Amino acid sequence: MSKAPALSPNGYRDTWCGQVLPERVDSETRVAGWVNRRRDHGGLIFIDLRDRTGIVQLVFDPDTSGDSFQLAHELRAEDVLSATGPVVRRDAETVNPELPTGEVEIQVGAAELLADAETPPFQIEGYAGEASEDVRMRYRYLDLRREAMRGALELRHRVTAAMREFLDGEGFVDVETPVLTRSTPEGARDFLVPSSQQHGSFYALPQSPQLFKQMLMVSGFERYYQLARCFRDEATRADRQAEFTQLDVEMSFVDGDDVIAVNERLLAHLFERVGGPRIELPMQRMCYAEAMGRFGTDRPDLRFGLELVDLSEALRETEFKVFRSVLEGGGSIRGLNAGRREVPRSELDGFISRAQELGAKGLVWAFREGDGWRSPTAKFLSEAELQDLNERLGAEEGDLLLVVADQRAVTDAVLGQMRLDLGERFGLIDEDEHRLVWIVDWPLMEWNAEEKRWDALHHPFTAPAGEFDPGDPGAARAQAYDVVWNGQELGGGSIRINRADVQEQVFAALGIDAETAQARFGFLLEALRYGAPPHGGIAYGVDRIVQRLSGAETIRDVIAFPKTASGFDLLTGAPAPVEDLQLRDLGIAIHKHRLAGH
RNA sequence: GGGGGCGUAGCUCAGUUGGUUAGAGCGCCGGCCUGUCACGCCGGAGGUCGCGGGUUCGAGUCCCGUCGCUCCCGCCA
Repeated sequence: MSKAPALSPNGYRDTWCGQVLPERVDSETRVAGWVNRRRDHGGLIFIDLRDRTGIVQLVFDPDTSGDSFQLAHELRAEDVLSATGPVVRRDAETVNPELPTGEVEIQVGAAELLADAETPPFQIEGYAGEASEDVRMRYRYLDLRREAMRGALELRHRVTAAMREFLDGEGFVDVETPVLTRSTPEGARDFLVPSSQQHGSFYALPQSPQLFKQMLMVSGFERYYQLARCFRDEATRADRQAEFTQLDVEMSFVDGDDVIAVNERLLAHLFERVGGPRIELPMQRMCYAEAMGRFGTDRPDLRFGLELVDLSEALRETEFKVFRSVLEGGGSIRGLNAGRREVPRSELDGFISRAQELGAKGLVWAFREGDGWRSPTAKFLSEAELQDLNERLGAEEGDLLLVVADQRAVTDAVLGQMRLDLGERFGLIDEDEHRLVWIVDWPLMEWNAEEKRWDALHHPFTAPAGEFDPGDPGAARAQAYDVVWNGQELGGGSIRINRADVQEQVFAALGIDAETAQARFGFLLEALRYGAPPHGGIAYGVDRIVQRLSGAETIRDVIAFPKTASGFDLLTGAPAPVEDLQLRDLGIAIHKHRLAGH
């Protein structure tokens, strides 16, 4: 239950429903809100009146309620009502211990119907079960009347308020950056906005304020933040929306340790304010290579084991063709010990399907039995190899072992995800435990085998550690850091390149030629030539932080007006067709024959 | 773009092997009821089984297509 803000008396209420407590007994009190439920006994009518703070019971009695008794009889769910009367203590046997206001009730003398309501499509509060999500989204304004949703949005407010409170106190300045900006074809697909002034030209909605905040550092703001709305025209997920909110932070004259230090204090302050886990500072740090090696991911959930083990050495000489060809092709054989588990064959088949879904060609499963394995694969491996594998996996009798052979990127992706699946499946995660870790010492670039080029692991503006050697981009380390909470990335950032010549070298290494770099990022390169201080920062996914703090299953439950998986707003009907005239103003030709074909 | 699940009354759902008039709970409407708080009791209304096509004597049920919701993969620097 949220705490009600201070409220001076006004025309419709003296106090909030949730604040009608025993200390108000005998005082004439006016409340206002929505009819949550009516219990009409004929000669006595009870109304549960609900506002943002809670519920209070109103009693209508023909002897004391006058004309409003007939009104009470006609009230229906979600009607808007203001009611006045003395707060009275309930008889002991009629106290409702379920309700914070359950020791008292209002003996209504007068009531005013402020607005009547159509029958809602679903019950707002009660035991009827939750409506399905599309119905909730179609009537989101009603869904938001539910305490769960109100609580989530109030938590969200407290999160952003705590962020502002901390950053304001540290001398950060909140600066707004444009929403209509320039398309940069890297990364996610941009949402485009056609220009009516320049037919054929488009604004893009920002995927992040990255370049603007860097230019603010050139401007000398030194410490900037913004709760910035960002947009990516990509498919949504349970934890992803096309439109989302970032806490964007940037600082000048700092190194990576400085940024991490401020942000650790920011997180500690935030969690202290909103009831999150207590953080011990300084937080744990783990280098990228270790995270990938032990957990197969750059955002490890450290609350449980099941760590990945490299088995390639044990199988260097193997006769098993599948393994041998992977090793000869430069791949790895990696596995994990899931512990002693009773798992039916059907579920093992499910593990194989899951591994294939995640990109593996197959999955070897085995149970340690004696010195060897009980496994369809056991017959292909020598006794010595099985013993060696058991030893490396720390396998004890009956332990379930999973092994994947493939290129390292695949083994890590598959086993890293299956480790999480298994952790959940076998109940290995203590929900009360919280592990925060900085992932540091990232590679600057990784080789994209498909496109045959180097890609930036963070983004192309991330500063390399030390001198950048354009001849060996793969060796470069990045001054980058991600903060990970229980396996979820909360935020990520880096020290940025503040020299135009280095930025040009990095662009070149990423396959962006000088002409293209000039066309797309010329304004940044130019700004960097006018005295750019060393600077760096971070960006947090606000929606995900609130989701995790609230325990919501999806990010949609912490966004007031979210969109569906296919990008629809079921409430307003967006996106929607527009008038031909609007398109003509924008210089966009509509191809009706093509639309008709759909 | 690909794969899985779902779509039946306002809401949440059941619906057998394809077979008579498609059901339940809640909600809604009417009546009764002075201590309920998921009030109770009596009565009633309410259905394009998402949409289109097909198979069949007969389709909520089987097949094809399509739309929507959702989860996952790809994607998300």
